[in-house]
Amino acid sequence: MINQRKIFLKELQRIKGTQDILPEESYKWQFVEAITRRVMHRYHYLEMRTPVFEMTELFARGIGQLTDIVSKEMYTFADRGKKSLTLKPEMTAAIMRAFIEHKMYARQPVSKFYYIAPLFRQENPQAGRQRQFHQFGAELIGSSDARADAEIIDLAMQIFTEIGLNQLQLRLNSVGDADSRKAYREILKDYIRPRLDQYCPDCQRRFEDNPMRILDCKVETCTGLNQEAPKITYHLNQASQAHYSQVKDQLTRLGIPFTEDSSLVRGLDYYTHTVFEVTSGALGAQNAICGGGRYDLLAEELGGQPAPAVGFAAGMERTIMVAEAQGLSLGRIPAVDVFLAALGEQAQNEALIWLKKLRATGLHAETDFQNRSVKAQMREANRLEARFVILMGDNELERGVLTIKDMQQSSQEEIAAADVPGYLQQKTGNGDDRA
RNA sequence: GUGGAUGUAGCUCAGUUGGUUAGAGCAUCAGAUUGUGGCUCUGGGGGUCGUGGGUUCAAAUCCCAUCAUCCACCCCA
Repeated sequence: MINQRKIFLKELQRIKGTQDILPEESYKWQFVEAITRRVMHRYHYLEMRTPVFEMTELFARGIGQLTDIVSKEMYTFADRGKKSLTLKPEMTAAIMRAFIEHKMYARQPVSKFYYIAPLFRQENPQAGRQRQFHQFGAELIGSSDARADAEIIDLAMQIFTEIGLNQLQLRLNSVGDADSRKAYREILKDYIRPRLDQYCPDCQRRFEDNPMRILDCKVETCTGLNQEAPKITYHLNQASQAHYSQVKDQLTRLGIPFTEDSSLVRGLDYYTHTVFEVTSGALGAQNAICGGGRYDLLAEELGGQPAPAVGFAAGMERTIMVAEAQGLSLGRIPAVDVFLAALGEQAQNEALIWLKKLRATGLHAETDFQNRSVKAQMREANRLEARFVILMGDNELERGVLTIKDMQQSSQEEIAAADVPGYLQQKTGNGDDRA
């Protein structure tokens, strides 16, 4: 046995960056998920579930070969047929794949989906970052209208609001369409080139592959150098310019405050036009709770018909972290309405059928499974904060009654056995299936 | 992949310049009350001190390695 324990400790622990969500935590997840679904449905986004793994090629093409996610963070493995598969590192590419595969563009011009899903990235864990993490998000496919961008942002903010989060910052930027981006890229490189040697090694490496990411660098000397860098928003072509100002106009009409931030460059290659991020000061270094934007080129990139689209993704773990930092209560562990204390062999034989009867009325009913003393069972009932205890012993069984103790009042009375379910249902309010 | 901090009971933590049976609070179980919870009191169970090696008469304590966790970098939700 000692050896077994040793083996367990050394080899069978959960893997780095993963988490067991125990009952004392899972009810919070259920609470956040319930709000998410409720709001999504109200905005008429419908759920899409896709497999946890996909062809590796989907993400390589969708997210971009040069991104960190694809180049070093994916969980990739070969199946028996030697196909290269990958655990989803993000949801958008998977949703778009399903959208194309099921020819959903042919059903209606605009499709709206939401998801709540586990995702996998092989990074080193830290506050707010796990290797298996969870996101909820939404995608609106088929519209290039600025109102679609605005609805997506509104939807994300609405969910946070209904959860009760406050003091979130919404940062907004536009990375333009493909033409704007290409032109700006050269303008930016022209600015950086003469002072490239002053930038940090990471930025020097980014210069050729992804110069726009240099704007997002947090190294002090780099942020200093970037102060004077040309801003993309001044170098957008007319169409991009117009879209961006329409989005801002729509957000203003919706009363959603935002900050323009020309350094906001998201890490996935598929973004065009609008990009945004929602951050909270309540988090650590990983302060983004939600990110998103428009991705008009992704459908084509994946071999589908062109389809403009916009979406957001929010971190479940981070959302819950912010909520807890704010002291919000996120639901509660289901209460026990009635605890059945069975005394003696005969009563124990009756216990399960009685529980079943009570549960059928919607009551949350629990009993003891250890043949313990009345005292121990009462203690257990108290620990569970049971509202009522049914005492069932030979005494009661002989006379066809049950003793019902009200744990709050510390009073008890005998009730005819047949009347007990109705009696308790009435006493506890209704005995429906709450929480 | 890199850096820093931390690993002692289920949890939160004490443990002196190395010294003999490693402690506390909470939790848990039982008793005080042989069919009655909370409060109180009494008692019990539960630790190869992360793991492996080294130094020493003697290691939770010192040294080395290793693993894990946390935080940070990179990047992202």
